[in-house]
Amino acid sequence: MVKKEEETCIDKRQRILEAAERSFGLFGYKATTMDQVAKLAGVAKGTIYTFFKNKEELFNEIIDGLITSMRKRAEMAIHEEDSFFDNLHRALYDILDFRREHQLTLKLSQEFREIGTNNAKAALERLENMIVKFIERHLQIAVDKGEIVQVDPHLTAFIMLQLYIALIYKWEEREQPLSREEIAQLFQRYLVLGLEPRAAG
Amino acid sequence: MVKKEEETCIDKRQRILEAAERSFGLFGYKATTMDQVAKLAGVAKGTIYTFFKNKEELFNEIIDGLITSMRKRAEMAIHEEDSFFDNLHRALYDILDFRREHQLTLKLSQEFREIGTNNAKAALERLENMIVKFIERHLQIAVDKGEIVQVDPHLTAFIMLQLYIALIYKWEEREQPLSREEIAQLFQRYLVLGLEPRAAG
DNA sequence: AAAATGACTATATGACTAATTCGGTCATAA
DNA sequence: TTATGACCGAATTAGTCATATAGTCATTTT
Repeated sequence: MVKKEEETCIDKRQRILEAAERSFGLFGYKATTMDQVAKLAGVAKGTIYTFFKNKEELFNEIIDGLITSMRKRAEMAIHEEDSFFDNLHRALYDILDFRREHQLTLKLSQEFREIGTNNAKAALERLENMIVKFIERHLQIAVDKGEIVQVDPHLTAFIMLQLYIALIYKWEEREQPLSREEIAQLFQRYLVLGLEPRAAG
Repeated sequence: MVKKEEETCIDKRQRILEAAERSFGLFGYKATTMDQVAKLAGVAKGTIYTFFKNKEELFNEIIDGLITSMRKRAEMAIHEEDSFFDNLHRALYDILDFRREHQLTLKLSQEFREIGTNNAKAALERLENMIVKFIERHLQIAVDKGEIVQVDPHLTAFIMLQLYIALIYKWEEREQPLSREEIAQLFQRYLVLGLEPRAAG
């Protein structure tokens, strides 16, 4: 009996989260109403407030989940036996490509661009921070292993993310999109080998 | 007599351009009124329309001038005797640093960010295009000379500009700004030498 | 008794309208 | 011939007010 009630309770919380995620993804942060979420989740509005302090915390919990799942996704792209650069390319491309088609993330980008919603901005920044931290961690490992030269991990991670964002998102605003392989080659060309000719061999 | 009239005429045109540039710089494109420009230039509003077809063309001519002067500025940073990378760093840093403190450019960035004015966006894009073209030209020369490896000049120019924008503008949104020398070293480290260790010597 | 509900409230939003401002014109003045 | 500024329709803004929204809480349901 107690168990059944708990399950119902957790299930309800989950249904609210799912309804909210769908609604935030469809309409953005601002245009999502608590009435809407309640209706979608099949609960009364007041019920939402027994699980979440307010709209903002409901939203933040959804972003927490998104960040966690994206980090997992990125970590899964790391294969012990591969080189740092192969791993990093796979992880970065995966995560950014996923992001490109992820409804909630897309909607939040649009919302921030068009009406500057602060909560949307903050969520996107948290996502970016997670990615930078992720790169940073793996950079540090690679530096320690001597796979790459000594660099500031934080700054370098920031640069790498900017480079990927430029190659994946910015470039295709005006030109033909680059394929996964092309981006890997460019990453290799620019950041790994450098533009100055190397001695042969 | 004829000469005097011509001079007055050219001077008037110039005064209008200067007044407009000041006003666009102070208030942005949208908030600048033709009445305001006329008053600042000390002419009647109708007079502006004897020199410029409309507000948009007046604005575009100012941007033409800005682009030309920035290109000149960049070209002046190129010294025949220096290496490609020294030259490019000097030119890019100069032009972006100038841009950072240039009232009109700043105002247009702000205006586009805050209210999305299309003319402001277009002007900033023209500026960016000029910079990419500039880098592209000098990249091609460096490739021909064998100073750097064979790369697609357009894509590489785009990447270089993005890298500089990230290092100069984006980085300092959240961290301590980087000095001119630091940026030169980073440019060298990331793009010139690459992160993969090179054989000593 | 505990959990869920939805009517309720204070505030925020945005639709609507009136008034103003603006870009551009043109008859008139210099 | 060139310059002017009053003028015009279109666009923008300010002000108002009805509606919608986030969050609460007395009541109902389980």
